[in-house]
Amino acid sequence: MLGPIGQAIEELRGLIAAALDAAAKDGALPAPVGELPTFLVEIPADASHGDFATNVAMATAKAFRRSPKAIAEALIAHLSLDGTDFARAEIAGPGFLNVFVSRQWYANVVAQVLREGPSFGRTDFGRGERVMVEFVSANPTGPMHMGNARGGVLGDSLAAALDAAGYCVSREFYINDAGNQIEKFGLSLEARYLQHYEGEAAVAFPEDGYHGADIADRAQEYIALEGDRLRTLPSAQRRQALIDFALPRNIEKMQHDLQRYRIQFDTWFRESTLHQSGAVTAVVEQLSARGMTYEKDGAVWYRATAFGGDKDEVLVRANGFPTYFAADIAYHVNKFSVRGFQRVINIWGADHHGHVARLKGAMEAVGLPGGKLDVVLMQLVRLTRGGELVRMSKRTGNAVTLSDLLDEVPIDAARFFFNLREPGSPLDFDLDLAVEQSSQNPVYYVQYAHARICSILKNMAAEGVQLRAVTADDLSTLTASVEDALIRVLASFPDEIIMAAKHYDPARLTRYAIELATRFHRFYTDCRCKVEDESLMQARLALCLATRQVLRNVLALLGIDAPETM
RNA sequence: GCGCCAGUAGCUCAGCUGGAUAGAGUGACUGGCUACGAACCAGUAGGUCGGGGGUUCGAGUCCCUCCUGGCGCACCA
Repeated sequence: MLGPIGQAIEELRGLIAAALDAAAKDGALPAPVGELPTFLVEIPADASHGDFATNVAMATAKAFRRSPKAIAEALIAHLSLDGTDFARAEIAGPGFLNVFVSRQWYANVVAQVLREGPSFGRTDFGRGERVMVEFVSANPTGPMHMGNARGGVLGDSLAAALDAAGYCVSREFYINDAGNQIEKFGLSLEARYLQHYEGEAAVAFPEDGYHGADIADRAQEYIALEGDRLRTLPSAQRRQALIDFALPRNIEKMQHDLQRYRIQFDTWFRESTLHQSGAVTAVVEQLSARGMTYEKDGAVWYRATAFGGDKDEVLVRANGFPTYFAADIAYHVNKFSVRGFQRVINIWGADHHGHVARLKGAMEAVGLPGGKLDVVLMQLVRLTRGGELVRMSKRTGNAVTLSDLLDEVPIDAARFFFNLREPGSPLDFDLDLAVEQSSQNPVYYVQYAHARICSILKNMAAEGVQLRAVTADDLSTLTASVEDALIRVLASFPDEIIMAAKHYDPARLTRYAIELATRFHRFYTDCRCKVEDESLMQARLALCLATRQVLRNVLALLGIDAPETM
């Protein structure tokens, strides 16, 4: 099951293949030299070039040893469009075959949208394949930053697109609650705690510790509740007590902020469980058993170079503690083998790209399909205000947090802006524009289209116009070019979702929403709904309803509101 | 040095497995409300697609090379 566009393309491919056979049978085309090359059916940029176009004549010119034009003529003579929604075909340009759909096709699209409602756009493209999208996975030692904000929307919208495209999707947050950074977290908390009692000068702050104000805040919270009872304890116990206090609060804060950001994870997976269950040790042993490791300088090394890496990697340090990499292998083994995901998608910052090949290679090394692990690398975010780069929050003097951002910018705008660019492009986030409630702001442009439709329908109802079920005859009165253009955009929604899922690029859906709004605004300008012709009026109201439905569907995928009034 | 990503209009970016005259938004200029919401629409202007080779009916798209920018090459995560 594909969308109307995808279906039409498939059908047309079949019709053209049949025409090739028919032309070959009666000798209109010679036997091809060698295998016949594949051809494309696509949507021309220019609507005057038809609704669909194919390069079949050009692609096969060499094999048939005929001119593209001669081949196109032979094909058009053998192309049977009877009983289809295609009206006619013509030859154009260097040998393109341009195909035009019938009025019926356009009417069918509107009817299909109204019939399917909220589920219009959903397909079974993914065939229920179980996919995990792991994203955000922010370090729990501190607040989330702009990279997490972008990754959050990216992952959430990608997961939504995959779900709509027929995958069985699970959203996951990986909590790095083990290892070195937690050690540093403890040392930093401890320093702030002791500094409170002994003065900043008396207690050295660890050089590579976390300098953020949030660490001092947590220490103060602890002091307010529990006082100085940790002062006399051994350092290790003191650090553990502070970690046990602060970590859950940090995680809770992240969950709260993400919920506010309209992101709901199915699973919050703790790294520490992999260490406690022995899964990390087990995966190192498994690699060793396969001869993929060796010992050097007291550490256990993995032969990454045997799997495409440029150097070998340490799995277990000389001090006996496993590395992050070892835990990550165990984590991904868990995703595939323990929980049975058929495909795993990770959203990472581009600065982690060096880790991608290593991890894929490691999957192969343990006998899992590295090709089923996909990493979407996301470029960084630059905040600007008044044309100037914003590096630090004025309030805290630290990097701007997600929480700060959501205090300042509407959620709709934040989600829209962070999902406007494909992951691989750096993203400039203009704080002024995001806050601005004006025509400059594209999120309002889209929402305005929705509110406008609601307003039209309300006015018509107030004037006593009864919406009735439209017939194919009613819908065939929609003949204006702006109406056709709008319907074509409606029709492409399911295929747009598939593309977003296939290319891991949900920003396509944001741009789709803008395109749909544009087509609607043009339709609105050129075509009035309130007209004498009752059939035309009903058809245009049906088109409004269909547009509103698709706006709602796409905004729902993006996690953005569709307001009735603004 | 090696590797990954990027370079398209003044600015921010699209351009699907190579397709027809390279598109939007924004900024600039001009026009459109006694008509369902002007948070809208229409028009004008703006380009050596980083440079140079190559592949072919056809290259922004593929290959080679050079230039520029970002990032990575820890017993950190």
